[in-house]
Amino acid sequence: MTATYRDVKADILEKITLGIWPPGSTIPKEIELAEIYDCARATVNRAMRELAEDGIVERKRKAGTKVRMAPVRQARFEIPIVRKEIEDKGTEYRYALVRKERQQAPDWLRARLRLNDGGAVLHLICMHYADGAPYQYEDRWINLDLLPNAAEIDFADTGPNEWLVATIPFSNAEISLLATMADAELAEHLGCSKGDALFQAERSTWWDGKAITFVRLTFRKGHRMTTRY
Amino acid sequence: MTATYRDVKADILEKITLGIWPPGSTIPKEIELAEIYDCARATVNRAMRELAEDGIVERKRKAGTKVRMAPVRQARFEIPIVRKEIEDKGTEYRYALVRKERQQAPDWLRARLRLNDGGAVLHLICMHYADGAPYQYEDRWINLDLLPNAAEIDFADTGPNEWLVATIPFSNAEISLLATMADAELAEHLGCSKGDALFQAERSTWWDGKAITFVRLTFRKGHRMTTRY
DNA sequence: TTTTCCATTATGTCTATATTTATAGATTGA
DNA sequence: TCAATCTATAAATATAGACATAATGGAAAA
Repeated sequence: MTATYRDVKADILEKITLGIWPPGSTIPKEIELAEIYDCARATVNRAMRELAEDGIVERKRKAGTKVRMAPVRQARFEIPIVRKEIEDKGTEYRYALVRKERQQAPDWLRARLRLNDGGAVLHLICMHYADGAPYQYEDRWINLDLLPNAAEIDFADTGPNEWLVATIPFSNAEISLLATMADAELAEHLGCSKGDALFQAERSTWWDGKAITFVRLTFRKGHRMTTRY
Repeated sequence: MTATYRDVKADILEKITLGIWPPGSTIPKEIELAEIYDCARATVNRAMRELAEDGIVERKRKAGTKVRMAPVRQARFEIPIVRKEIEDKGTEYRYALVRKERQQAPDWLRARLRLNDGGAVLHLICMHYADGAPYQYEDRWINLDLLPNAAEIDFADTGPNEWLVATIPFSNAEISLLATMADAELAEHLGCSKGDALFQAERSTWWDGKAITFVRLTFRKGHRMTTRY
């Protein structure tokens, strides 16, 4: 009989969507809601906290809880490992190392990774295929000052991404999504025409404030990143 | 002295990042952690629940909590209202209605919005400018069967998005991000060349299972969507 | 009048305990 | 041997009560 936090959350959400509590209005305080739904304040609190996390309401101590004027629409995109992404679609995954080269970090990379001291980096070009067709072109740079043993790894069989996630369990990252025009190299590897519009993701990764890796992932022509919310 | 759920979360996360609890390993059960940190089980529970929400650990009843082999990296992108996005950058926002037309829903739109009965739609083309320069081209379709009063609105001064969020407080949506080549129309409005690679977002929106609107947003050349996690 | 300070108050968090629920693993039966 | 069923267990959720924290609005002081 007594309401669960899900019930409370659902009911409040319904009141908001139906316009009973319009944007900008103040929702009754937790104690009152606890009485209304005949549950503990902690239960109401959890429901309200989740609604706040979802960007539907805004909470402030003393001020109370208000329905957001414009709900902060935030889409969550999962960034899976390519192999998993391909295999989850039921297609066969294949990986190939195109190029591997040890070199000094170019200026643009130093800026991107906020590196002060110019260091050695490992530059890798890899391809990922789904059912034999090109799926993703990976242009990766690994900071050898931080991960010197990366130079010893032979990335012929498994991609650098898989090695990295196994080596550095968790890290901070910055992702950018953008559109780019295919140059000759991309066109050749991804099997499209030069000048085609391609979807690209760039990711810079740090661990404990130190730059680990920068990667530019270019997807095959027509790729979409989709999510629901 | 006793640990807060933040302390517990931070400490567990540190143990994971330092490799003390490597991917795949099982974390001590909640009761044990509560003893270790000298706090209540609910405090540990909140810390662990958040770690699970963040995709760092995986929890299962009876089986315990395990460190994920590959942390599910999920990036959250906020989808703000264009006006807010532009104004938050400190640039001046300007809006213009390019075209407004009532028509029958074309087949591709019916498929996209999962409409059974062919209905009337309002087709709008709008432009959003930042400091006078083209910023975003909006190609919007509004379901007039569900929102008949949309036909009466004069979208000359404010964009349809702002009217929609004010009219429908909350809704479900599906977003796709992709790259596209500029056609003549896009090139002209966005001030770029035909064939340029442009970043595009498509959003379909439903309320209570009924399609409200479909919008295709094309950003100016070079636009990036960026987030940290 | 303006600024500083404080009481009030709503949310944030924690504790200790209880109940519910899912499930891994053991047991049982065909 | 294999599937159905049971059982012990760990997480999931709920609760009452308490204290912590931050922000508001007004009172007091300059």
